[in-house]
Amino acid sequence: MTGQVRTVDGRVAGRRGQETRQKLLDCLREMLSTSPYRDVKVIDVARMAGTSPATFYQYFPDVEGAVLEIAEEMAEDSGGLKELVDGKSWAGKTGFTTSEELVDGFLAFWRKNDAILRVVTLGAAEGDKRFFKIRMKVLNSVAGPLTEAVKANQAKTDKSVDPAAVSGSLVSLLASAAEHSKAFTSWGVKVKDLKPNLALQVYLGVTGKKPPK
Amino acid sequence: MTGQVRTVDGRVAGRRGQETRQKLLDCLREMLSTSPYRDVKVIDVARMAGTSPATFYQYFPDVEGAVLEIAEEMAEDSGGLKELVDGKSWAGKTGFTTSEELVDGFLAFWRKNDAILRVVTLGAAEGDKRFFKIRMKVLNSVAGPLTEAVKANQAKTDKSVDPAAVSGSLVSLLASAAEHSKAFTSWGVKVKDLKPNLALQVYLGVTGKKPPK
DNA sequence: AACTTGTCCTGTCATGCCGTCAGCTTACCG
DNA sequence: CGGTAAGCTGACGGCATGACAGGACAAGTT
Repeated sequence: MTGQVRTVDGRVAGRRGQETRQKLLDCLREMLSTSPYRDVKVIDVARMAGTSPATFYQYFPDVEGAVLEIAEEMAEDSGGLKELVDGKSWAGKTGFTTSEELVDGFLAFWRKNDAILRVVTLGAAEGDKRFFKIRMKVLNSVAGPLTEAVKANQAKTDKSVDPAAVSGSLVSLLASAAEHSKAFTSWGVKVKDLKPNLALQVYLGVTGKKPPK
Repeated sequence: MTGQVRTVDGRVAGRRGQETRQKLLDCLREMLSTSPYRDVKVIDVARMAGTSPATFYQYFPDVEGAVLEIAEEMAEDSGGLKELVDGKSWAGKTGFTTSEELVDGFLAFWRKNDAILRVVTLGAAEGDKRFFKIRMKVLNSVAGPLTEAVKANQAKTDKSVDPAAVSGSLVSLLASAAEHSKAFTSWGVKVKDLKPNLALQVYLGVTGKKPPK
C-alpha cells in the first residue's frame, strides 16, 4: 500500500536504511513524551539514536516532517476504535456497557499515543491541514459509527437535534477529557469517577434516556 | 497590586522601558497568531518591535516566559466570564437564553484569545504547572459558578451525578469546540448550527430537562 | 580474494538564531 | 552641569540547521 520508503534526495532506502529511519522515529517519539515539543531538537534525536544530525536530514525534511510520519502511523492504528461502536447494542444495560467500553477504549488509545496526539492537536488548532486531517481521521473512527448510532436511536423519539452535532460533541468531550484528565482531578473528580461520568454522558447523548440502574 | 515591573537583571522599569516591554508583548501576541508556536523566534519578535534581541532578553528570560506574561494577562481578563453564569436563572425559556449567552460569551472569549490559548493548552497538556494553573483559572471562571448552578437545579431531581463532573464536562466541551470548531464544520455542522447545539447540551446538562420550545 | 555497484553514514562547512556582556546613549534630578 | 540610573545595542562564543561530497559498508560477480 505505502510506496517504497525514500530518502529526501530520492534514493530508495534498503534494509539497513529503514532500520535507522525507524530508530530515529522511535527516538523522536520517546523525545516527544519527555520534552516540550518546542524544545525537541534534531541533534538530540540523532544523538539518542546513536547517529548524526546529517543522517536525520537524509530521511526527514525536519522535525515536523518526522512527526507527521509518526502521526500517520498512529492514525492507521486508530481504525481499531471503530469496533468499539460498530454493531454494538445501545439497549438497556447492554447499552451502558457499550458506552463504558467505548470510553475505556478511547481513553486507553489516547493515553497510549499521548505525546504525538498533543502535537497533532496543536498543529490542527494552528490550521495546518495535514495535522487537521490526521486528527479528523482519529476522531472520525469513533464519530462516524457513533453518528449512525445516534441516528438509529433517535428516530424513535425526536428529531430536534443534529446527530452529527451530538456525536461530534461527545467525541470532542472524550478527546478533551483524555488530554486534560488532570483538569477533572483538580475539579475534585477522581480518575476513578471520571470514566463512569463520561460513560453516562455518552449514553445520555446517544439514547436520550437515563441509564437503567 | 502587581509589584513594580522589573527587568531580568533586577532594575525597575520606567515609563519608556514599560512601553518597549509592552510593544514586545504585543508583537509576540501577533506573531503567535500568524506562525506556528514552534517557529516563533526571539529575533523575529524583536525585529517586528523595531528593537534588538538583546532588548527582549532584558525583559523576559525566553519566549516561554513572555508567553506566560501574556497568558496571565488573559487569565485576569477571563474573570469577566463569571458574569455569564453568576446570578442567572435556569428556569424555562429564560434558562435557555442563559445557556445561549454563556455559549456565545465563552466562544467569543476563546476566539479573541485564540493564539495564546493554544499555547496555554499545549503547555498544560505537556504537564507544565504554570500553564496548567492559567488554564484552570480560565476554565474555572465558568466551571465554578456552573457547578453551583448544576447543584441548585439538581437537588430537585436526583443526586446520581457529580455536579463538578457535569460542569467540568460542559466546560471541556466548550473549550474543545472553541479550539476546534473546524472539526464540527467537517462533520457537516455549520458554524451557525454549532452554537444552538452547544447551548442545548449546556441546558440539558444543567437542568436535566429538555428545553421549552 | 579482488572488484564492482549501489546503499548508507558522517565530517565539514556556511548560515542563522540563542543568550550574554560591556559599554554607549538617554532621561531625570539636584 | 555633573551624577546616577534606565534603556538600548554591537559583538561574540556556542549551538542547531541544512547541504554536500566522499568514505564505509554489504552483497553479489568474476
